[in-house]
Amino acid sequence: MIALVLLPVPGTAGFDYRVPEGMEVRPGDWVEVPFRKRRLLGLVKEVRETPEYPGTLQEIRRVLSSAVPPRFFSVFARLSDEACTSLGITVAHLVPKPVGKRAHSPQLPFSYTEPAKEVELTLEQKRAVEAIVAGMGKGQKFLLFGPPAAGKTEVYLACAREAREAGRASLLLEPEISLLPQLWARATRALGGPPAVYHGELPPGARWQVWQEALSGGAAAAVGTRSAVFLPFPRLGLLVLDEEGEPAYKEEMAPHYHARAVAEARAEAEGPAVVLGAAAPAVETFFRAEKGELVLLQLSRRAVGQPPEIRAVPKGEEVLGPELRQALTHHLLRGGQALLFLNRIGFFTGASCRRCGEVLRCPDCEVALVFHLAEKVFRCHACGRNFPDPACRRCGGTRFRLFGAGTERVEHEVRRLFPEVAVARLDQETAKDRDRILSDFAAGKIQVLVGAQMVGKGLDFPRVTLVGIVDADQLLAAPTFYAAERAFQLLLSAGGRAGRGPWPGEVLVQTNLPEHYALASALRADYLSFYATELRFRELLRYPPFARLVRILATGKRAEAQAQKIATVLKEGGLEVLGPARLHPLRGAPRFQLLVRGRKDLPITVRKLLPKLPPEVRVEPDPLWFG
DNA sequence: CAAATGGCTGGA
DNA sequence: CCAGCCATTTGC
Repeated sequence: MIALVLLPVPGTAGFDYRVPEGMEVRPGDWVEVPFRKRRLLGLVKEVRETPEYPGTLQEIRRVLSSAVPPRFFSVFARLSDEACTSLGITVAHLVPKPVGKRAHSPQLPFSYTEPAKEVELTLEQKRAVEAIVAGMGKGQKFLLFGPPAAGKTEVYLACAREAREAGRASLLLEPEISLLPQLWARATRALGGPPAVYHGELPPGARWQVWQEALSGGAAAAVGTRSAVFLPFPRLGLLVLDEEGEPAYKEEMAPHYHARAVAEARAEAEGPAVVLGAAAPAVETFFRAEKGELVLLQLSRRAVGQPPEIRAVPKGEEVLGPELRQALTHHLLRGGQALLFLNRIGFFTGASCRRCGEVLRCPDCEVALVFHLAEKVFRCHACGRNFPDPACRRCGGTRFRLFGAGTERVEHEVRRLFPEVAVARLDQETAKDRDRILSDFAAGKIQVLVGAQMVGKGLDFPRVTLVGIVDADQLLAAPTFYAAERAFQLLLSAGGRAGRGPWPGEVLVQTNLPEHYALASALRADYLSFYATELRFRELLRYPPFARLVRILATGKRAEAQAQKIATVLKEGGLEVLGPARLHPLRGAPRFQLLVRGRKDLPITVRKLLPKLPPEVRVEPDPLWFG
């Protein structure tokens, strides 16, 4: 017998190996094989009588464990095509590898608990549940569209309960790990037992164990982040993506899959109902719902609390302008808590030479250095290098005028203005203390929490009555066609953090562009008006969903020449190419990027025109960022 | 991916 | 003339 084995190697359809007499090998097994002078783990894709490879074959050394059901290969193959990544590399990244029998006690993964709140579903929620339950087993896809706090989670959980009654598993996804404890606690209560937990930061042992449990049908439900969309439940009834518009569902590294696309591929292969939930769906998703590719289920009102009052206030020179300061005073005096958002870390976000005016930049990356007060260093946010004592590269000056505000400065500013108030900051720098900071905030030990966008999602703190967006204009300046959509999403979800309890909430947005359609419709919490305008722009400019994009990034000494050559090949192949454009270098390595625009089959066309590429060229379908 | 191969440069 | 360097090819 011959086995076709997938190995983590680019540009191949797998390698043939002989199966020794008496060895049992089935598709979906991890096996150890000799490869050159090494031994590699590979995943068996097929077992057949005769080899396709004409040369002499090596033998499989041993079979480790079954890892995926054979039906998964169609999903992986589609993904590999779409992601422009070989099937072997694709499965190597997505399927966990067996690890030695490390005893991982099945301890509870989160200590988080939630007060019981028995809620009667509203009529709308009941209708949504009925529709979704009826779609289970048929691979039906739904968009559950409703404002923040409309009770979408209650719908997911009711559906998961129904799925369990029918003997089917449920998979509930959140865009970020920080949102899992809350969902896990609610699911534990709703399902009468803890669901499994799966995400990218699990240690290899735990990851393998959870995967195996799912594969063997031992677990009935799981919560997780995007990588959990692959959990191989034998009878999957429900697959939920909460906050489906969040970019965290898109994998930034190869293979560049989108959890939403994987969920839909699984719906077609295995029949679970797929529920995409959002207050601000991706424009592409809503467009597809309008076309009838998804069933639109609408929750029209907030089930908890009242919608907050949202106001635009001018953004002046001060970090916290007079309106925001006044609102902080007002809410803190009444015992409320406040969240302040700014999507930039550090203290001062720029520095220019006092003698010649030159902006201080990283010599290796050319990006402006950011001053961090706590460590008293300038830092390059592209490569992470620290500069404790920088000098101007033009005139050698060592005194700088510092400008711009990051989260650290906002925190400092709140302390200065309200010395008696407990303030904390949650951003990449303090992320290691995330659990402690959030539980202190929940317990009321912290009154003002300053955060980068990681605080903006899903979290439910009933005592938060004020949310401040420190600089909304910066969101609109992001280098992507999708800046307006992202700004709208962030403002809406930030707004959803205010007034979840019995006290009315207020949201203040510091901006000098209050009439911009993304901000104006966010101020009215009006997704449909935002969507209508945004869709017109997307059509005029031929951006998704009216076209597909592929981003090609070349790095290194030959980046420019390589990008030029690739552009020529693609143009000769009849594709529309934008660029190459020079990006700022990274750690001294030049970078050049080009964008390709085309129709639905674009990734496959690109892969055909560029069958083999060196590792210093990255191909990314459906990019969201262009920096 | 990592090792092997093949084509080219430069040296004392 | 061959070591050393690079880019390219190969593995089953």
